[in-house]
Amino acid sequence: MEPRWVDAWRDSGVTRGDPSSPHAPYVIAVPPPNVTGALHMGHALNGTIQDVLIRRHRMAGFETEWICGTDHAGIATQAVVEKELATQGVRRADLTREQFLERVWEWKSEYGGRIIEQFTRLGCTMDYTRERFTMDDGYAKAVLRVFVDLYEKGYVYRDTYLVNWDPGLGSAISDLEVENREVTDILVHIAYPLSDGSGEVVVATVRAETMLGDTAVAVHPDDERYRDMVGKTITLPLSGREVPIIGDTHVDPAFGTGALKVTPAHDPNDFEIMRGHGLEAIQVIGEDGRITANAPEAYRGLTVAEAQAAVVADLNAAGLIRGTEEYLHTVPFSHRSGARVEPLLSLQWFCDMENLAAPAIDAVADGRVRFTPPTFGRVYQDWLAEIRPWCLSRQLWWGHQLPVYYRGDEVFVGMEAPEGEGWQRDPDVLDTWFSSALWPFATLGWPDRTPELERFYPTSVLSTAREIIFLWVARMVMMGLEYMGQVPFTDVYIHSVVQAPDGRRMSKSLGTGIDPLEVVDREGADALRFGLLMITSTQDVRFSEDRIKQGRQLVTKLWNATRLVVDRGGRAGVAPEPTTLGDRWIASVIAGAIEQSNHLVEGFEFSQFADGLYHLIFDDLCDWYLELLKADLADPAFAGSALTQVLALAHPVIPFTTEECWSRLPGSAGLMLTHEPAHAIGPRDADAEAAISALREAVQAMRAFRAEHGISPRETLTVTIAVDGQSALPADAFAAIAGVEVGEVGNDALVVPVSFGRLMVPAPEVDPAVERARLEGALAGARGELGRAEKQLANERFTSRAPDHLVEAEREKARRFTAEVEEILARLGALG
RNA sequence: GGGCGGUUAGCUCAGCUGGUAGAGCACCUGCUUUACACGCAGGGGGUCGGCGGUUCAAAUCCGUCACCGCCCA
Repeated sequence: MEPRWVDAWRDSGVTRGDPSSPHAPYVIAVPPPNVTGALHMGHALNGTIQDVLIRRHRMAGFETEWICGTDHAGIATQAVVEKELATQGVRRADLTREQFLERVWEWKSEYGGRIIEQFTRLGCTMDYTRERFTMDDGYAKAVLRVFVDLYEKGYVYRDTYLVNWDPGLGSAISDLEVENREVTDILVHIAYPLSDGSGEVVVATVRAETMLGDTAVAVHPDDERYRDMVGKTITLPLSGREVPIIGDTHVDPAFGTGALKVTPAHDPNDFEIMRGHGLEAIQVIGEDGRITANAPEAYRGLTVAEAQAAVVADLNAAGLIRGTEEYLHTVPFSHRSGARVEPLLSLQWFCDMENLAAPAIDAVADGRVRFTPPTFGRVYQDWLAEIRPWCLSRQLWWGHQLPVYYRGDEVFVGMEAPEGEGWQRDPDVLDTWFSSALWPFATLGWPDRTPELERFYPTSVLSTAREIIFLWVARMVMMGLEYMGQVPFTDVYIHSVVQAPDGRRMSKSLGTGIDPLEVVDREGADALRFGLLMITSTQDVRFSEDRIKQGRQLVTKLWNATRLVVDRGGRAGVAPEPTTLGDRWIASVIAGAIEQSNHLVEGFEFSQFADGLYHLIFDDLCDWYLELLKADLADPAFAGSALTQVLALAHPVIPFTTEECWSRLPGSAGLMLTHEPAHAIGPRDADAEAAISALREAVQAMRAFRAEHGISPRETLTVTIAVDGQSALPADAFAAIAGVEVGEVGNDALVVPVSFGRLMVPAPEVDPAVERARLEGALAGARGELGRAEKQLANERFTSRAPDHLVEAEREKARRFTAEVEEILARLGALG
């Protein structure tokens, strides 16, 4: 049944937002999934959340637009295509760039629509007619234009700087693509002889081979051991260069020997020291991961590992190794290739972020962008406050090639190639995140002032995962402010990370992943959607098959409820006034549920919203209202109307089921999707709620009584109702649902206490011993309650300081349990 | 090292501005009640991580300790 509704929704046309609509817009730009990706549980949760928001707003009359599409994912896509080529025995290097890109586009046209297609199976009503891809012509133009503009503003520049070089990939990567992991290495202590022959300085390092590029030795200026050496030089073993000993307060005297070898070209800290002291940097490791010509001839061309072994061996032979020890420290690894990152001095394009970051920090500080949960706003601000220049260039073929041209020493940056002969375009491409930063407006046609852009920017909500705050959220805000002058979205909702049931990360490599589409096949999309919403929280959550099962049961229950209402003659499209008690009550409950839902969804409290629907359907609608209907105590026409509202309220969460139920209700017209939102079909009614509450209590008390005495539910009992004051208990409903006759019973009747009085039931044949035990249990309970109430009331500070209504409630309770204790004592006395 | 979050029933988790603890699953008992056994009804089960403090009253606020996560360096 699901594909049928997917088609019906798409064909309805309402998933395409109309920029000329007079209605207020409500817009979500999906965080663009990686084009090589497959739908995982995080996507499924996020898709559900966004669809709930979109459907609710669409029903409420907003002009909704859910922008969808994919990200070209430079590194991942290039890797996928290279892997595919490898199976045909082709390497990328065998092809020209143009040939390779052709293959990538072929791949994209075949597989690139997969993940968006998968979202449809979840029921997501994205605007598939406006699907965008970050490499589309129009989008690419926007990307290059921003690059050129930032260059002209002086933010983008080319510089030789220490970057995170990924040797596995052969490209620079950004700080955010680096993962620091703990590794045990061997710390080698090396003696550097002073040039004047007056002694030696011992340095400790795990990267002995980098000593070939040392340009200083640094010590703490206050370190007694080395104070006299500052200003002297040492003669670097193996290469024979003379390098200075400098004092720098960044050196930790307690670490190692307290003397630090400085290799600015291959270590971030050393690079900073270089800038502070005007040292030079000597690059001894190249982009190919081999020792460069700047090193002594013996080592040139060796890999890093080979060079390390050779250097240690040679130092050892020279008697300069002073010791080794194991050393646990954190080391950068590439998130992309898994390779150990090589900090490398490299000529790259950078973007200075400070001027872009400041307004983005303000936007959150002054509330133009609101994070939910709010704690992530601080995470965002802290990161932006310490932002560093962004390395934009990547040494890849797939991506937005830099609009930069060189001729000798000349550099030209522009949308079009420069006039004249001999210009060479920079082969590098832009970091993929550079293009996704423009997503909220480049998808709408920017830089053209399209009607879509005018109408749908800024978007309303960005719903995404925590790990995306830096990658997307912050950059989208910066770019949105810079190019649109307005924040790209007013709300950022950070959803839970869905972990495996055992609390580990869901990951393919660990074998802990659960495929959402497999769950859809097995349990249905609605069950998955409901289950995911139920587990959602402000914390990370564990995937739970039980919650999915709960969703499936909800769906089945609603389906059966619909059958009952139809059988009883319920119809859609009629909305009578509620006249019976049951109708007045369910109308009141629905009105309350709608109010509550609005409040919860506005606060992004999805699990409570789902939980409320579950209880509305199971407890209120099915357990009580439909039972009243079956007992002819509610109006079937009204039941149709009530069911319609429940379907409308639940539709955003379980769209397939609600469409199906709605379509089976006689008199229904159109799709639930295009339905008006759930609305009250009667007023809040305190009297009706009190009456049904009394009914529930009395019925439950009688059921418990039957269970206790082993009396079958089919055996009709005669019950006398004795109430305090005026009773809210509807006797007819009580009789029908509890299976009793209301009448007079004899003096030896048993008493079933309820909060508003007593129910008296003829004593069944009982074993006196069993009855005594039962009564003693009840007595202990009642005395316990009474004791607690009396203790509270005896506390003068409580009676004088607590709010009056609480004190009064306590008095009422004391009265009630006093009476109950007396009843039970009398009963025990009668038992003898 | 800095920051954030968690510790509540056997399990997974809710409990917003303080007023005698809830859900789902699991468990026990009874039901082929003509919408539903993917169901109905009844029931057992927690001194809310430890210690201190504020308050008439603390799972809830404050402090502190322990353990477990995550992020940043």
